[in-house]
Amino acid sequence: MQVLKEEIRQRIVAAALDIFLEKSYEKASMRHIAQRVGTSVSNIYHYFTNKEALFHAIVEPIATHVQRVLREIITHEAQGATDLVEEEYVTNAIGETIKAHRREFLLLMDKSSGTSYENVRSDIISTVETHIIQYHLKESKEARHPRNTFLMHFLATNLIEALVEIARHCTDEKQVEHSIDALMKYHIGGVAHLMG
Amino acid sequence: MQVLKEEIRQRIVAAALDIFLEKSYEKASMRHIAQRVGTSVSNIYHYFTNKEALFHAIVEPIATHVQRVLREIITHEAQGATDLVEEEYVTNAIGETIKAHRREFLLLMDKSSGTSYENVRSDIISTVETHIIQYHLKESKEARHPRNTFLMHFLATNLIEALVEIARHCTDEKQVEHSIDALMKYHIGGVAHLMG
Amino acid sequence: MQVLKEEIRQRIVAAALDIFLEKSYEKASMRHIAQRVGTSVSNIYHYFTNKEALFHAIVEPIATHVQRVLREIITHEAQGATDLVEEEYVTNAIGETIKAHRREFLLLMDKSSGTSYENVRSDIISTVETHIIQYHLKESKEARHPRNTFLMHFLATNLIEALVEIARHCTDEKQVEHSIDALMKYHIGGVAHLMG
Amino acid sequence: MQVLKEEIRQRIVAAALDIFLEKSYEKASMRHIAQRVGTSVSNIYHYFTNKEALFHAIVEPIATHVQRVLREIITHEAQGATDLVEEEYVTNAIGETIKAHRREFLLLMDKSSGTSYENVRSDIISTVETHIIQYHLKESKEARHPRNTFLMHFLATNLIEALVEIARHCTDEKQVEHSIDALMKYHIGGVAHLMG
DNA sequence: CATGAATGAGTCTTCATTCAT
DNA sequence: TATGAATGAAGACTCATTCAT
Repeated sequence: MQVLKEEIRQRIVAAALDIFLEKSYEKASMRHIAQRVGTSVSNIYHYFTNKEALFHAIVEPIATHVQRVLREIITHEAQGATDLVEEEYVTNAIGETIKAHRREFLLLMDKSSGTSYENVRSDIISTVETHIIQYHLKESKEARHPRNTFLMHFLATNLIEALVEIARHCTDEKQVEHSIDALMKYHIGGVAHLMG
Repeated sequence: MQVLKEEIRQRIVAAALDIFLEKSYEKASMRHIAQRVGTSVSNIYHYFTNKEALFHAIVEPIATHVQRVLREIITHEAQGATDLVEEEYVTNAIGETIKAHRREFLLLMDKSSGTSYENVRSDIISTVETHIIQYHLKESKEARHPRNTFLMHFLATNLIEALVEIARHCTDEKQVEHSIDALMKYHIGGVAHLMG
Repeated sequence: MQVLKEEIRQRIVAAALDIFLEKSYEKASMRHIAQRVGTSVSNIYHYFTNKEALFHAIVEPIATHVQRVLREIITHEAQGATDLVEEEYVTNAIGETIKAHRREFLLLMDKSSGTSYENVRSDIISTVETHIIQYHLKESKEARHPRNTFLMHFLATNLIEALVEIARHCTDEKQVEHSIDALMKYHIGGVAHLMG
Repeated sequence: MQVLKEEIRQRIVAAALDIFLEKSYEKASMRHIAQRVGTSVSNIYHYFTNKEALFHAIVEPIATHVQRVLREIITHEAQGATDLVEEEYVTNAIGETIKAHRREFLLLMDKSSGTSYENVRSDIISTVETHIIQYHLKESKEARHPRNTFLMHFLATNLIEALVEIARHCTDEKQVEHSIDALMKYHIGGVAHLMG
């Protein structure tokens, strides 16, 4: 009945991904995950030291990637490359991640409350927000107005949540690409109409 | 120290609203709520049969209102009055709710997981989505294309999540109004650019 | 079936004292304690936030008292009152504690590993050790010799462990007094023969 | 990399001795021991049927030796050779054991709770106690007094715990010898002063 | 000989809920 | 009306031990 270590590990990871997505990190129980795998709870602890370690194993690669993209944005900004191209750059970079690891990305962005990753989404939003401000401050007097501070936050949130929504529902790559394109069109047109 | 039954009830409701918002329904504990009120847990059960009943008491009026708005939309549609005005109508109706019961609305839309209201948000999105499809199918060939089915869902989601975000952050009525206006401008401009 | 709060609390404390003494803090389980009381584990958590809090409730008064005695020793020393009288003073002070709270003292000194009190015994020994050194350094050249450093530690340990042993076995006050007297005689005679 | 069976066994024993001493029998985990050896837990079970069997393997020789010494004491007593020389004999016999197997002795006497050896210490104390009574009953009226029954127990305890303390702290043979000498002087002087 | 796989009982703790006063 | 007492199920996690390879 001996099974190869790696195979079981993969099965645990797969089951955990399923259940974390269904229930979110905190509401998912180790017991539930174990049942899905068809093993005992303690056996999971044979492979992962922690519930959090198990989560980490699933989400870490994507988180690292996303964080790298964030760092790159900041670098670009420091280099003065702050225009609409930038916005596309960010969105597309995340788009790549979604295409490659849709479910893990979704887990990271939407079901990670209670883990060390729980702030990743708002960090990303902040970064994008800062970027949008930087960009529009150059062009629009309106944007500088204090009553519009929130608008920037709101635009950034909208953009990121739209990406999460895309990750939630677009199961094939074509659809992801098409949706991101549409999102960008929508966003650009929206901003133009709003700021113009 | 004799307190009117109704007053206590109100205080429980108020405390529960606070804590449900802070922690979400499932993570909020009855003990915590009782402490905030300054009463015993069992006394809360004197006023509300359930944790869920307590949640219900807070959220029901707004849920009913929102659901009525939804039903009205469907009615309007059946009557053929489906154009952009409609979209404004929905958004403004919800805007009114936000202005009047911002926190309750937020609770209903964003922290109700684990309760019987947990699907309200996606129900609303679906309704708005259907509406958008109906509306644009009349005008745009592009919209009819099957690859754009998801776009409608995505536009609806964006609209609703933006409203939730407004409810989350706009603490005074002026700000709510201003933000909803901006949202509508952004949305209309976006749709125009996207569909045009 | 309603029982007065204080009575149950006392019964929990009593049972916990029993079982902590039988098994030591770490080996005692809440389940075991609950069984002894004849209640559920969760009911104990109604009265005490923690296993450690339960332990604390039992041991805190004695620990405070013992620690006060320790502080007094240090004060006396600073005042130059370092002679045999001092040693008697310490021992007797602890003797009083033993007479008043024999089992709690024993718990504190011998079964507290795993709690915040686990160093109390060695702290006391260190204090007494320092005192013994201070005292004998005045009189004996032999005591100053480096190879005897350990002897001072060993004498202090002996003294304190003897007190613990007394606490373990002497069930009535007379016996405690008589035993402490004997201990002091034994100790004084021993030190005289050793150092002389 | 083929290692002789016996060598591995020795390494397991050595690691277990380390860890049992650090944490005591019950708090030490097989996992921890295996890590120290650099092998798997199940491999330890290849060499030792039990956690207890492993403990046994470490402690048995010393326990046997100590128990033999105890039996000899009883024999001597039966032969009427009960005087102070006897006391020295016992102490020195144990002293030899300490010098030869300090850590094993310490494990047996101080960290064996939870094993079949957990009563060895108190057995030894009882034996020594009986011996002391026998010896002093011959000489001192005072000793015969019932209120002094406990004193004998207490003297025996002191003697043995002092030896354990010596085992705990004296890392080289010279120090052991010197400390045991001091202990005997202290003890003899103490008894003289107490009984005289 | 060696080891990864697997388990079941046990640890502390939290929580919604019911009951008797 | 109000509240302390009480509970059972569930949570994460640890550990000694067995089994098959």
